[in-house]
Amino acid sequence: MDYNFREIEKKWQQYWRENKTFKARNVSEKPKYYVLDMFPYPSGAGLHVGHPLGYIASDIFARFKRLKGFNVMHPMGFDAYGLPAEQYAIQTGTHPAVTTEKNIARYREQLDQIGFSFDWSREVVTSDPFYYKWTQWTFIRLFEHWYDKTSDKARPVSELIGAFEKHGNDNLDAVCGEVSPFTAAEWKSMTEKERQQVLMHYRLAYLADTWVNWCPALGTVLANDEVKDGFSERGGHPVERKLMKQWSLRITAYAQRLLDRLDRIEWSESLKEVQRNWIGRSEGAAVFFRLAVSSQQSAVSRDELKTQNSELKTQNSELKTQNSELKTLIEVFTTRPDTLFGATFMVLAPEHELVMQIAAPERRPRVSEYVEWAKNRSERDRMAEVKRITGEFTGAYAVNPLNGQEIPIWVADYVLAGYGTGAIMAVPGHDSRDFAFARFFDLPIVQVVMKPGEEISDTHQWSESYDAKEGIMVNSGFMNGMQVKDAITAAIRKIEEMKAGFGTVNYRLRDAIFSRQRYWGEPFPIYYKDGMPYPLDDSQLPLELPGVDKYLPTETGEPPLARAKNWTTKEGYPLETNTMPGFAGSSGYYLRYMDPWNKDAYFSKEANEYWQDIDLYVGGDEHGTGHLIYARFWNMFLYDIGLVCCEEPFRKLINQGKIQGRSNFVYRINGTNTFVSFNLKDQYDTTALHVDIEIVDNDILDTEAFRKWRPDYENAGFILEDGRYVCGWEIEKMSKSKHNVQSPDDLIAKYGADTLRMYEMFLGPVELSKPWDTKGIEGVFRFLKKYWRLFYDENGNFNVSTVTPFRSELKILHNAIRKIGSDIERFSFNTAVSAFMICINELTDLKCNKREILEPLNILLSPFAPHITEEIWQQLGHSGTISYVSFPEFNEEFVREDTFNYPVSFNGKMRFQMELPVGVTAAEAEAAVLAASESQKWLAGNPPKKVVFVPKKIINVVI
RNA sequence: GCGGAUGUGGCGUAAUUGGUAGCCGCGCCAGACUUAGGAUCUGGUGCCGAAAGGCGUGGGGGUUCGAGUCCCUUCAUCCGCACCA
Repeated sequence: MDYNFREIEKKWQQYWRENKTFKARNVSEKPKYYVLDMFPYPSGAGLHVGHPLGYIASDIFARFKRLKGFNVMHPMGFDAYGLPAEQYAIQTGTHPAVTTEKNIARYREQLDQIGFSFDWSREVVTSDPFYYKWTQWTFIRLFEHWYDKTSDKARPVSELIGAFEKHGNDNLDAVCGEVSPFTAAEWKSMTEKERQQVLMHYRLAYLADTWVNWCPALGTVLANDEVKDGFSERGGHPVERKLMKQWSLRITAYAQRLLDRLDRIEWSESLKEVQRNWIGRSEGAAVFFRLAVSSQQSAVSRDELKTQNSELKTQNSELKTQNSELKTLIEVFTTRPDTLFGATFMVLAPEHELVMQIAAPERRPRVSEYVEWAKNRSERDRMAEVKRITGEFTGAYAVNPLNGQEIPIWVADYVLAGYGTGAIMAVPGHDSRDFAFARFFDLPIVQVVMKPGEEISDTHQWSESYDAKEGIMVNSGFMNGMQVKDAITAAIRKIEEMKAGFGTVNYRLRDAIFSRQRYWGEPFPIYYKDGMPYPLDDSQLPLELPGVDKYLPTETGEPPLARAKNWTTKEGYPLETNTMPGFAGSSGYYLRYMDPWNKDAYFSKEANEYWQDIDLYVGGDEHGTGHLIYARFWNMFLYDIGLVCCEEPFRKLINQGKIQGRSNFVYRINGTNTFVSFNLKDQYDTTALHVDIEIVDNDILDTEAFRKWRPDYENAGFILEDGRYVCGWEIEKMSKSKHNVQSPDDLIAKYGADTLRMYEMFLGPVELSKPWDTKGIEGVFRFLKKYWRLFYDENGNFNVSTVTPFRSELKILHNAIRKIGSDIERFSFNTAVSAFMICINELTDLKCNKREILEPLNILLSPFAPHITEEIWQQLGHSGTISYVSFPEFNEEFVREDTFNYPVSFNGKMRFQMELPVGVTAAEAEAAVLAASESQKWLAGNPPKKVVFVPKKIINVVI
């Protein structure tokens, strides 16, 4: 019998399905092992060969762990909410659920063909109400909690109310929005609505006016990680900035923990670095600059200032007193408080709330014009014109708290509203952006840091700022002569003494905007009463997505859900019309897999305590600033409220690389329908055109097929070289338009799933991106056929002997056991495949068909090629699946050697080899080498200066 | 600009972690079997050289008996962040 992969693979896939072979139980004596793949969004295009790469790696690992005696859970599901299905719905009117269901079926079919050991009984689909009930449930919990910095965890809002009733909001260290201080009495005198407004500043899921990334083409707001270079990641549409009332998640409360816990998890250094940068911690100081008296007089009115002033956020309780006095303070954040003496002006972001109020009356029109212009500039324009310096003087002055100097306050869009306080003290001498601004508007530049060993110089002569983080302070009063590092500490101490500021930490991380003005997402379990949002009762979950007549915003610009009939509670209160973003459902799906059938809870405590966390998570690194940070936050919150037992969900994470396409090109001579072969193309004026890789073999074009490929090529002419048309090639992204897509279905039809699995692993390390080389797959196919022939003779009869193996055969087997076992543990699947090839080549050379060798080998291979090994396992006389047998034990005994073939080198160059006993002494080895006839040529009669002998490594003769 | 990663045959890669550079596969070359070969099998294949031998891990320098591996420096490519104070 030949290796009939089609029949074998169908047979075993059916067997696994019927016998629920990979169903994991939540109770077991075995140790648990949870292997997870990032679940896919089921797109209409189906899978290409790049998608399963990570799934194959994790599947091999899952199967390996089963053989090693673990109770393995390896679930799969679908991230079903996504823009493509919705865009399609807008165009065609087809409900996104219909499209999604169809795509899921297609994905499922493709995945099944590859022979994954997924436990489909645990399948989670994010758009299924049975699942998203728990996404909504978690949202309500977020709404009902606030972040207490004292205990450094989330606590119920009910406790917060208790605290307010006792002490107002004093003595409370919470992560919150801008809240004025109030007493217990004041709290008690507030109306229900006022209380809700106050609480909203504390909730972990909160509604607030926020500057958002608004994408008009998609008609929705996007999260920061969904915007790339001013365009939407999905679809590539322009994105604008807009102030809108939005739900947000207070992920910033967790910034420090998200940063610190990175040290505890096994992720690649590069991915951790991406997260560190995204969180963007910087240490520095908050400094309060008083408005100069003259400026206060020019400002609108003292009353207005007072209001403004009392809303200023202070994080230091001592400062609160000062702040509520009648003085306008502008808070800036700086990482370099040491350079305070060099602050020669201040800059506010155009969106800064004080800009218009402090502007001098005569400057107000120009300031207002500038602010309008800057606010309406698109993200894209801002980015494209980073070098362009713009700004406007407000006419107001601020007082430097350290030296009493009055400095002009400017407004400029190089200061971002979203970072720090949206206001900076400009130190042009030591910050390149401030320097450029100062030069452009002719503002003074003062040197306050000096390079060690240099003199103070005239800043007028400077061509750039001195941005160094090291140096000696000058022109800085009490800090003169200090090192920068010490001066920072001294400056902070000083401003704290003066109550003009305090040391603090800032994060680049922003709260996650959680509303989308779209249809295809989880509805918020929220209704409005008196204009304030309230959560639905848990008993009313899930709040199911209603039907709508059109998947578009209403005529008045409300989100699509506003079209739904009776979109209210039973009592008639209106329900929220926004939906949740894509990352909502994927932030906690891995928890649901632990207990997906649970009707009464997200998951049971027992299930969570059994599975704990994910031992191995495999997915792409493009989720570094999105899913992987939201999910960590989500999990940390659930940890705080005692729902999950592990603070970090993904203990070990592997980023699989991408598989790039290998495109082929033909070269059309311009203005003709003639195509010239690759090596002759330089003689002509040509245009390179993508050609379908299906009609190219080994870079040789099938010219007949090419003529048939497209009507316009029917009469194409060719200029050949050596009678063939050679195509050019390039490595590019795999995409339909480049005609370089390899579908796994075609390859499985031609070579089988086992070959595809092994070839994808053979390409190179999983983490690396690499081009797909269609030709190479045949090497792996040959390998499996060769493997088959170890068990079957020339006549196709199963022929395995019970003869006792030779030592040489045992050595081959046990070397493979050791090598492959350790390779899998290290996720080095490419070297494992190559070790299999070596092993099979050697056994074929020995014509070994002995059961004692082949049976363990078959188990060894089963994680990689599950179908062929199941079949052979059965042929070997076993019943049932190979999936739960034991991984072969390595026995040192069989690989022990008596001699070692020493490379002998002269001055580090290997010249010949010499076989010596393993226990040889240095003196014996030296004598043997020097006596060898080959040595005479290299010694040329001279005695060696030295002989280095490293046991079982090398002998080096120095001459 | 900042951060991260990667540079080894024509191509994908390997190298027990400082010890024989190029394993395994593709491609290529030669041969066998065949009516045929885009099937199968066998052998060869880093570069230069007739050979002896020399040269070789992006470039330059260093440490070492010995460097793809460690150190310094430089270049290139890819990815992430980017007016982040």
